[in-house]
Amino acid sequence: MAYRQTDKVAARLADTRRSILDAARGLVAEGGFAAVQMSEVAKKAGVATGTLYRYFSSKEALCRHVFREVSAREMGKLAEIASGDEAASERLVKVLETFAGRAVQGRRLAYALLAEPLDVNLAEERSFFRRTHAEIFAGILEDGIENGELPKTDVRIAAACIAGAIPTALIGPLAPESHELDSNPDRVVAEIVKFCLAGAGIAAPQTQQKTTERRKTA
Amino acid sequence: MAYRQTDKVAARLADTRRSILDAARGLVAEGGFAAVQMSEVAKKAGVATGTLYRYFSSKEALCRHVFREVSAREMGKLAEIASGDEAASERLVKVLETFAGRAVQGRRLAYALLAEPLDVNLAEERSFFRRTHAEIFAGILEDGIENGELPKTDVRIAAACIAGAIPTALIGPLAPESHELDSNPDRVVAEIVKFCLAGAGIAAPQTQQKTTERRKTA
DNA sequence: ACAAGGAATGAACCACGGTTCACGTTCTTG
DNA sequence: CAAGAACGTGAACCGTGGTTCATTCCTTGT
Repeated sequence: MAYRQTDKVAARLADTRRSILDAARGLVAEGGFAAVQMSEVAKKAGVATGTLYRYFSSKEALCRHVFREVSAREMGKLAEIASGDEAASERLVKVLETFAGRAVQGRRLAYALLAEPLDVNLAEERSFFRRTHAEIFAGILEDGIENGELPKTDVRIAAACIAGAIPTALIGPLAPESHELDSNPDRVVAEIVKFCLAGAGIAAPQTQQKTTERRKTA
Repeated sequence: MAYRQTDKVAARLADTRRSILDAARGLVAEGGFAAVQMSEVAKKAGVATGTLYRYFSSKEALCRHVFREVSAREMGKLAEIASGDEAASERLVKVLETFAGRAVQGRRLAYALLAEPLDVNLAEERSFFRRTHAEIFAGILEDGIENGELPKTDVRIAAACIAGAIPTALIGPLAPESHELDSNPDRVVAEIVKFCLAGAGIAAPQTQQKTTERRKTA
């Protein structure tokens, strides 16, 4: 008999898989999921198109993997902050600033994850992603309400409002001009966060003024 | 010479055009723009597919017309309220309630207009639609700030937040269950509006709506 | 070195749905 | 009523891009 996969081969396969995922992620970051064409992925990864199908059963499967990888990282960061032991309002501020901040700085990717038109299969993936966000927000809000930091409200609804407001205000047609976001990201983020905090019942502290500075809230 | 279109014919043509638009609108209301297939439109309108192209140069053009017709009606209603002469905060409440209220009751259509994945051509149309919303909101906010009703804020950003929060909280994966929206639309709308008003700096009053109770927060 | 597979290849295939167009029908006018 | 023009028809066409598969290239164990 002959042939049993050896470690070296397994490693090479893993490498190829990685480079396929990387190639796909790159395309997503450049032009969203719409820009992912199997032939392009293959070219970028340095393999033939047929090879892609040895690693992923379909384009959809590949895209789903990419979506998960990227979104998991983002959710992880937020979840970590959310599980901290500061006061709820403190954690809320941090989570919102992180969420918004990362979205501005990686706008194209954020667009793909949050706003880009995509088909049902991936839309499911996105639903999960967004729901997780909302849950993170809702959890913090609940904490804050329980211990009296925040006024009573329907946390699911407030969380959904936040999860809608931030992306809309940062990416897509209602967002400020790109150069504004580039030259003044902190101000925009601060303003959006202020809106959300106020919506949730936290009065705005009056620190954030011109630029360059970031408040620490109360 | 021979033939010049007669009134009767013109009327028939107009009828056909109407029925095509209605058929397309119907499909959109049922399943979003994704469900619009030329062959289906033709069947529903009672004409042949080729006929569609005598009235609209392409599927895209047809969809654009449908989008405009529907969205124009919505924007009109909001614009009318916005141009009233009540106090800014009053108008804001009305506009938000109308916006949210209509979105809940025509959820499928609202989804198509506001949230459904659609391709670039229609996305442009949507951008216009949403931008107009935001401008309406922003205009009212500006009024309110000018005469001191509202605290100073970046109105464009606040408007974008509102324009993002409402649809997200009402339609799509973060919205309450459909039966909740059916059985209790007013409560949900009120809650969302409350969030947005608070975000804009209006403390929640305990005015409108019937259900049980409303908290007043601080 | 060689046989026995696994892995990689990329051109060909195919489904899908928008669009076209050659033809038949209906309308207008002389 | 005949001629000409517009209107209506729907089966065929076509571009796109994901997917397949016969073939070639490599790897493994004797």
